[in-house]
Amino acid sequence: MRLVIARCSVDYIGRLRAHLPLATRLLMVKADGSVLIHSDGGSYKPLNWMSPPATLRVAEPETEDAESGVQEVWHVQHAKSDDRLVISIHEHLHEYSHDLGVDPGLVKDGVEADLQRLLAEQIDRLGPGHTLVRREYMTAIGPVDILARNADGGTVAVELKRRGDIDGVEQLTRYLELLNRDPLLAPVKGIFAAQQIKPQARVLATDRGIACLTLDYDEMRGVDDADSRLF
Amino acid sequence: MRLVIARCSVDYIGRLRAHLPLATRLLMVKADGSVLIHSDGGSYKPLNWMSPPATLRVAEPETEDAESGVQEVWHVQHAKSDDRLVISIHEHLHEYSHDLGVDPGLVKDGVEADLQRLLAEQIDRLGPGHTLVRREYMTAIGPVDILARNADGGTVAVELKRRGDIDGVEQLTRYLELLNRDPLLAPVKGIFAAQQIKPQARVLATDRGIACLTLDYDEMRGVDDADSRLF
DNA sequence: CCTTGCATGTCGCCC
DNA sequence: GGGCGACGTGCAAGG
Repeated sequence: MRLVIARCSVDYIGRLRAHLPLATRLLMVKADGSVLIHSDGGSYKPLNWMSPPATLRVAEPETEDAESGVQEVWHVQHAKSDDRLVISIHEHLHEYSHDLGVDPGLVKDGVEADLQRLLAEQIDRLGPGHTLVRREYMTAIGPVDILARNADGGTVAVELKRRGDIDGVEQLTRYLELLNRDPLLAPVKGIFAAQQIKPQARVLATDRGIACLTLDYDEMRGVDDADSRLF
Repeated sequence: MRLVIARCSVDYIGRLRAHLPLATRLLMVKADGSVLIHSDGGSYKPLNWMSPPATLRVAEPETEDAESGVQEVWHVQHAKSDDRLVISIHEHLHEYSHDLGVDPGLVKDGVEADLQRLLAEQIDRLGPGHTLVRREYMTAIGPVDILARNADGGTVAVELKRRGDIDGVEQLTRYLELLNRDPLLAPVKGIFAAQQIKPQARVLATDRGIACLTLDYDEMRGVDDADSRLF
């Protein structure tokens, strides 16, 4: 990894055009050729960047640019598209390189899979008398998060989200359309379950006869912990 | 901005839990307290991070950690939530600080808003005789990008995307469904306009009686520039 | 301040 | 390589 602090201006031309006026920034060149341009604020997203794989070519400035103070020009070219980044360096303030090696990578714990497991274990949160058929019920267009039966023996399809928005309702609608073509399952009711459900999603779901269920993750985990304590 | 190259392990606890095993990485501490942990590959997303505003507290390692080689522990605490990052530093390999100042920020050209403005100005690209009703026409389920009338006085709803995908067609379909319930507007025709339209999206749109329109942004901007030159 | 929808989204999975 | 779904999504604009 190569780190450069420089006064520079930057132009990106590719999926759109973007320009950064002259200022002091951090340029990070990674081993795979990707380049990140960071300021001293904002979140983790750089001001501008080039995704890997890319190649960096350093050139002398055009006469006009040289006269306006450009010392060197970095041409960063994406290997597979015609996206490119042009970095005009006016002043080189610091330079450092270090070989970091390959990273062992991130280990995550506690994502949506947990919510799904908890709801499957506490299936009566769908309503009294519900029984679990199975999680990740496969269909031709993808897996239904949870398939269950209600007290009357009717089939219920559950789409589970951490944050419930319109896309999730569309997703569940597609599943319901498909499942309702199966005479062994039809009629299939839909339940849209999420920790938080956006108003527009709730309107759309209700309009389509899909029930909404807000889940309290902490409460569900609490029940799970209480269950675990029995062993 | 403070840059540190260090052998470290990292733990994040907040909306989920995540762990990075011991390896050599770049730690970037920004002026607003945010921290980024980068490896020498991947795209612009760090392996782990803390968003601003946050505070960094450096502590001595617990006895047990010290015995396993930890020299110092960074506690990065988010100011508004209880998200936190714990960075256990085993070896400090490089350190550099530089005040970058405030960045003037990125200037973008070619995002959806630009495309929408140009299409509204050049509304006859929808076909001869079209007139603009308004941009961002509000409905209960969200704003229709452009509402227009065609030569026959019929209403036309336009969904605009930089890249036309299936979900864009779904979005327009929802708007059309809703708009067609309004007797003052019905029947409403749909036009799916994008710089690039994916084959599957085109098929779906056509199947639903929605017209597809491919937009040439450079050409549209060229017309705009030509107009501007008149003044 | 909260909600909403775009993003050069990125990332990982499966086909 | 494309489609699909999740993300600690981030981010800005608008009510």
